[in-house]
Amino acid sequence: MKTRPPRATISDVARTAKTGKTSVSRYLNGEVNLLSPDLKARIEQAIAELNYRPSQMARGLKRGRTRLIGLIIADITNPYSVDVLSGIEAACRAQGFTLLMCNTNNEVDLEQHYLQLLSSYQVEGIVVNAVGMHEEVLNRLQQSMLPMVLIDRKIPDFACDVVGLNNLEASNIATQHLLENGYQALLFLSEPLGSVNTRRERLRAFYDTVKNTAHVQAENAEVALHQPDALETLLRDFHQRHPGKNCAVIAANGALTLQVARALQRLQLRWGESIGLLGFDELEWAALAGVGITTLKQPTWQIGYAALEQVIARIEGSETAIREQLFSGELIVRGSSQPLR
Amino acid sequence: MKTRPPRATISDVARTAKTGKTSVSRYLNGEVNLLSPDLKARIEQAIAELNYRPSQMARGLKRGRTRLIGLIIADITNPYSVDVLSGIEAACRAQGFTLLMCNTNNEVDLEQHYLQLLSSYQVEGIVVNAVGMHEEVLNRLQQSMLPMVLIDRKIPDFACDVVGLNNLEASNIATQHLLENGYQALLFLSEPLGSVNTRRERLRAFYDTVKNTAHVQAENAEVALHQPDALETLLRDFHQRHPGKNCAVIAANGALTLQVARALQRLQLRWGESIGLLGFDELEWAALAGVGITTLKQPTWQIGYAALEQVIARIEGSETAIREQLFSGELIVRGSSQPLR
DNA sequence: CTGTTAGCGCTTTCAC
DNA sequence: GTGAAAGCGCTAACAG
Repeated sequence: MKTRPPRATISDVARTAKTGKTSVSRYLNGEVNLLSPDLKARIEQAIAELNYRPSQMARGLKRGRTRLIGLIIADITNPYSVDVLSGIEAACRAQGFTLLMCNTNNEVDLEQHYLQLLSSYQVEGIVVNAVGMHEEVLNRLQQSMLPMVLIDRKIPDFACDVVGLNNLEASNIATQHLLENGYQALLFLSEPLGSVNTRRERLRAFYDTVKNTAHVQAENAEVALHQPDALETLLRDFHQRHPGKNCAVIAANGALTLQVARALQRLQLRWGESIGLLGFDELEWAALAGVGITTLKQPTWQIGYAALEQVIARIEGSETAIREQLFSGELIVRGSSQPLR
Repeated sequence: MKTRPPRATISDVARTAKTGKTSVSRYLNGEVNLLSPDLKARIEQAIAELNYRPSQMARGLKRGRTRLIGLIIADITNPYSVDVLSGIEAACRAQGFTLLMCNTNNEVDLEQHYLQLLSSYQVEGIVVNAVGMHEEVLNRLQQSMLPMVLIDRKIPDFACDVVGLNNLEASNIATQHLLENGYQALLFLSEPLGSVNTRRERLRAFYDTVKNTAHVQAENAEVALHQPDALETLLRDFHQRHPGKNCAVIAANGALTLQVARALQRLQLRWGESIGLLGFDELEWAALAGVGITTLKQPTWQIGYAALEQVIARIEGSETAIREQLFSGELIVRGSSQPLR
C-alpha cells in the first residue's frame, strides 16, 4: 500500500520557519506589512520547502466563507447551457470563486438532493441555469435562502435576480424578419408554455408583431421535445393547411430547432425552399444544414458572466432592488428564411 | 441588511434533543442500531425542527475524506466533453461523490491554478478529460499525486489509468468501410500529432488497413483547428491531386469534422457526391448536413462513467496494476460515405 | 447504549 | 512585531 505523504499543515510550516502559526496565517492572508522581512523570508522558504497549500476546508470552517458557488443546471447536454457555463466559469475565475457544478438531469429528486448538498458544502451563493428545467423543479428552488440568481427564466411570484434575453425585442426582430421576406403563414413552435415566462414572452411578441400586418396567418403550437411523431404531424398539418402560401416556422429554442429540422427532413420539406425556418439560439451547425438555418443568437457567454457577477454582488451584501438584466439577441440570417420561390 | 439565520450545528441538535453530540453524530453516520428508539426519535425530531444539515466542511476536516472529486476539462465547449461529463456526473451521484469541475480553457496557467485549487479543497481524486487538451498542459499533470484517471489520452511515460476508445479497432472499421465503398484516395486528417497517442494510433491503424488494398492512395495531414484557410487549401489540393479517383477524408475528431464540413462547403465540394467524408465522434447534426455525415460514434457516456468508477476504485485503495480500459466505437453510416457516382 | 473529550487545520482575539 | 490560546462543526477514542 503506497501511502501518500500527508499534506503539510500550517503547524508544519510554523515549525519549519521557527515561528508560530499566527505569523504564517498572517503571511497567507496578505498581512505582509506586519511581518519583519526576515520572518517573512523564513516563512516563504518553509512554504516552498514543504510545498504547503492551505486547506480550504479548514479555512472555510473557521471563517464561514468558502468561496464556493453552486451551479444548478437542468440539462448539461443543452448547448445553450454549455456556453453559459463557460461564461460563469470565466467570471468565477476572475473573482476568485470556485464552481460546484450540479446537473439535475431534470429530475426533481436530484434537484432536491443537490440543493442540500450545496448547502452542506456551505456555498456562498447559487446560480440556476433554468434552461430546459421543469417548472416544478424550478419552483422548489425558492426554499433555498442563499443568494441566488436565475438564468433565462423567472420563478412566478418569487423575487429573485434574473439574467437573460430580451425576449420581446428578440421575438419581434425574428418575426419582423420573416414578414419582410414575404412569409404569409407563421407557426410559432414552443415546448409546453406552462408558466414559463420566457416562452410566453416570445410568443406574445410574436403575435404582437404579426398583428400589424394584414393577410398574414399567425398560429402557435406546443410540443414536447421528445415526441418526434407529434411534431411531424403538427408540421405536416400546418403546411397543408395553407396551400399556396409561404409558410414559416419559428422554433422557440435550440433544442427544438434541432427536432424541427429532423422532422422537416423526414417530411421532405426543405427549409428555404418549401418552408421557412427560424430558430432561437445559435447552433454551430446552422450553416451546414441544407441552405443554412437562420437563428436568433443569444449572447450566452455574457449572460453567464453577468449572472455570476450578480450573485457575487449579493454575496458581498448588495441590498439593491431585485434586478432583471436583459441582453439583446442578434439575428443571423441564413438560407432558411429567404423569400420562397 | 437582511441577515440570514446561522445554520444549525450538531450542538444545537444535541441540545434540542437533550443528548450529546456523539449520539447525533452516530445517527448521522447510520450507526442507528446503537441507539435506543427513543433517543433516535428525539434526534430525528430535532433535526427536522432545526432543518439541520451536517457541514461537509467540518466533516471533511475531521475525517480527511471530503467525498469530492476534481474534474479537469480542457475545453467544455467540445461536445465530446459534455457527453463524458454527463457520464461522470451520473457515476458521482451513484457513488455519493461530488464534482468540482474546472475548465482550463486550454490555458497552461489556469491548469496549474486549478490543480492547486483542487488540492486545497482536498479532493480525493481527479479525472482528467484530456480531449482537446494541449500536450504541455497534460504533461504538467503528473505533478499531482492524487489518484487520477485520464480520459481519452495517455501521458507519455507516466503510469496512470486511462479510459478511452479502442482506437485501432475503430480506425480500422472506419477505413475498411471507405475501402469497401470504393474510395481510392484517402486522406486522414488530424490535429498536429505531437505525442498524442490517440491521434497516432488512429493514424497507424488507418495506414495498416489501407496497406492491404492495392491501387489505393493513402495520405495524411495535420492541421490546427482554428486555421480554416490552411484546411481549405489542404482539402482542395488533395481533391485536385487525384483526378478521376474517388476521394475521401477521415477527420480524426468531432471538432475537426465540423471544420472540414465548413471548408468543403466553402469549396463547394459536396460530401457524398464529389468527395467522401467520415468523422470520428458522433454529432447531433450529422444527419442534417447535406446527405448526412458518416461518423464513428464513441460510447462517451460510458467512458465517463467508467472513468469515475476507476478513480473511486483507486480512492478505495485498489492497488491493482495500471489499467487501460478501452471501449469499442460504432460506425454510423450516412450519405457522406456512400459509393460515389 | 450514551456522553465526555480531544483534536482535524485554520483564523482571530488578546497579550506580550 | 509576534505568539499562545480559543474555538469553527464535526468525528473518534475512551469511559461510563
